[in-house]
Amino acid sequence: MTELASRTASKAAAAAPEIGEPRLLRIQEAADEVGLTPRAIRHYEELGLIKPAARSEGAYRLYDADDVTRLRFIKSLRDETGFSLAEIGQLLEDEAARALNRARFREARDPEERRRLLVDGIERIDRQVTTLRNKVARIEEMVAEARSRRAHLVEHLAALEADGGRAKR
Amino acid sequence: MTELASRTASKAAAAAPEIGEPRLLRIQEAADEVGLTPRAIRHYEELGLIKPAARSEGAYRLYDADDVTRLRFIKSLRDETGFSLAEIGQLLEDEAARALNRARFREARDPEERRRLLVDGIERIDRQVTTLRNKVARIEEMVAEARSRRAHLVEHLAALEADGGRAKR
DNA sequence: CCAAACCTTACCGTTTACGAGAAGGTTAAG
DNA sequence: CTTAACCTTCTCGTAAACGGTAAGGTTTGG
Repeated sequence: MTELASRTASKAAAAAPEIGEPRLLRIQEAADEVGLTPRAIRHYEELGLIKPAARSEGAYRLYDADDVTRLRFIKSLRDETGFSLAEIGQLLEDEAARALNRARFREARDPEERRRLLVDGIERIDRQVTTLRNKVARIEEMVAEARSRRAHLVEHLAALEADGGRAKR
Repeated sequence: MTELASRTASKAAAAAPEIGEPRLLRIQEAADEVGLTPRAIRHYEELGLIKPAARSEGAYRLYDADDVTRLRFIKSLRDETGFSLAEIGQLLEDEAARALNRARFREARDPEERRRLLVDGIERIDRQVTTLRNKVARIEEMVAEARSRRAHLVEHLAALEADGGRAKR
């Protein structure tokens, strides 16, 4: 289900807890949520991979749902793909641009403009998919190689068993 | 350094260049061959990932075709999968055992013994494949996620174009 | 209002995966 | 037999990706 609900206005208004204002998480809560450490999250911030939606009065980092999604994305890329954080940053640039596009989209009145934004978003996602698929393809190559070695053994095995265990070589 | 007797016996006769004796490469040559640096190769040796088939009189490392294959495998795993060298070591343990199996297989006369060795080899390859496939599966999950986001946008786009560019929302 | 529980920045430490010499031995060509 | 071009082991350095801890501010339940 892809219900990235449109959010109320901008997300930087920190203070007054309005009705239905989604909870902002502090760093430890966000970390627990996605399975990272606060230190790692700060590190990603230093590298420019993420920035908290807000800061409290006393400068505590406060993360919203989008941030958590982003953090999860970063963790997935880090854990599963083996991309460096720098490469992840590249992938995330497209992500950031998409976020910007969403905001513009909501304000765009001109259908042509909206179309442009949608197409741009699709293209960015396509680039992400292509990057991931390339990685998959290369790993699949290795799998194929392994399977051919396996086939070779299976062949030997079949020959052996066809003999009913009575051959010498 | 005296542990690879079985290996050494078959391929480490360094001196007399017999007929058809395949060339042994020194470290820089091997490195060029697979796209690594000598330093990296030595590093892999320190970690126990590879060991040269032989050493020259003056202790130069000498690599044979199998070594080169192994190095290529290491490089692939490192570059494409993002596995740590430690994890690669695990995958390679199965590889090493397979090499040993091959040697034993050639000497085994008992069909039952040969069958056992073949089955063992197949199981090891299967484990490698499983490891790789798991990684692929996780990356595919990310692809699927991206595609669902994409589908969402395409949907919007379709709605927009169905309007003939005349709607507001 | 106070203390425990969080958080901040800052900086040093660690692991991984090598890169870059230094000091000296080995090979292959001439 | 030289000597340039490799190679050896050793040690130190480095970049990436955090971990840990110090010194000090912030939040919040009681």
